[in-house]
Amino acid sequence: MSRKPVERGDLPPLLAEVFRKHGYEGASLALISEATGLGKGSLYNFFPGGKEEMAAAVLADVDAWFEGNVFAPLRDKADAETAISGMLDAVDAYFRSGRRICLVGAFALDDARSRFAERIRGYFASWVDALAAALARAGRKDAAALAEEAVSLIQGAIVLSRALGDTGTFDRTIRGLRKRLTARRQA
Amino acid sequence: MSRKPVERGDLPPLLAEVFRKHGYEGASLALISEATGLGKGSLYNFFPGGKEEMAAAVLADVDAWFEGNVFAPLRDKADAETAISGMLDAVDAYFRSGRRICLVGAFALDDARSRFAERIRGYFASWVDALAAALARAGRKDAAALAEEAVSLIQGAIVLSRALGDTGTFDRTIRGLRKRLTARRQA
DNA sequence: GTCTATAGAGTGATAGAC
DNA sequence: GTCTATCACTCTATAGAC
Repeated sequence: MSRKPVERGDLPPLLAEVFRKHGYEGASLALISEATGLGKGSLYNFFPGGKEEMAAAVLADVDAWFEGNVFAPLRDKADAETAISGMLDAVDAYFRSGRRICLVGAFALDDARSRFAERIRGYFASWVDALAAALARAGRKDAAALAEEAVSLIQGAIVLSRALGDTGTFDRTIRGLRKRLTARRQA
Repeated sequence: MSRKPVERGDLPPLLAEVFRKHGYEGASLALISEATGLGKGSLYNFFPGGKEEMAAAVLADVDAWFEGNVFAPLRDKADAETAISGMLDAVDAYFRSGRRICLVGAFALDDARSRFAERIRGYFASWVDALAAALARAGRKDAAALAEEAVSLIQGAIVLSRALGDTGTFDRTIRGLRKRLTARRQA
């Protein structure tokens, strides 16, 4: 029986949705079990460290996605302008106009922060630094400050979009950033 | 005994700290009892609706503070420039350079949002509208968009400051906003 | 007596760990 | 599935104010 080849690697995206929806504390093993279709026994086989290890795996998975799809292109692409524009496309698709929250940002406000402080710090530091590098390549003088502001603005737009129940806020933010970050000339 | 005249009105600030620190789910009655020095009996006398009513009272308290100290001045002060500058002073003091989170913003990302959606929406709508009104009085053409962006930026700066463990991010954001929102001339 | 406030034992349900 | 701890919450008992 049971020829459903579930692997540990398949789980983080499913777990992520549970943590996004209910937060770290609110994500009970019962909900996780339901979302994954796995019994508690199986979950503890995959993640002996329990809930904390599950959340850590999710954060690592999210971090890896951003590293591959956002941070690395920002750092490495020859054409800085298209790299920045590509970041905005990826971010817009990933956060679905603010309907999907940033798990790392939510954990930063939560007391889950105490458990995962270094991962959370690393994620945002990589993002700001990668964007600053691209902006610098594009010839912006205020690259570091502008990068910090852009990442703040994206995080804040997720908060505001959800609070207002209006995806327009997020969409306007992305459009505004596209203009400001890829402006040809600038002080 | 027990001549400690505790009133219901004294509790929201104490409760707020517990919810800020642990989130809605993580704020257990045991923690709340410890933080307030009150037994469960007293807590349920003050808040028959239990934890949900406690959180609602906290949100109402926060909302009232912002209404009095931030939103109303933005709407009513004759001098729009000093009203905006006053908002930034109040926000900077309230959030303590990002060391203190915005409970309403945190709840917006949490699943506490489903319970308090209208209060959360109202808070941010009031903030954006009041700031837009002040910016319009100051003669800004893009008042609504600028207000939305400013509030997003403040929320995002709280996330980023905490994530990076660096109050500098929040401080730079406030300084940048002071410049941008009170610029004499502008398109 | 009534009312409000207190502390805390006790409830069933459910948590995460194993 | 089984474990214990803890959850939100109820309830009893008690106190002083009026």
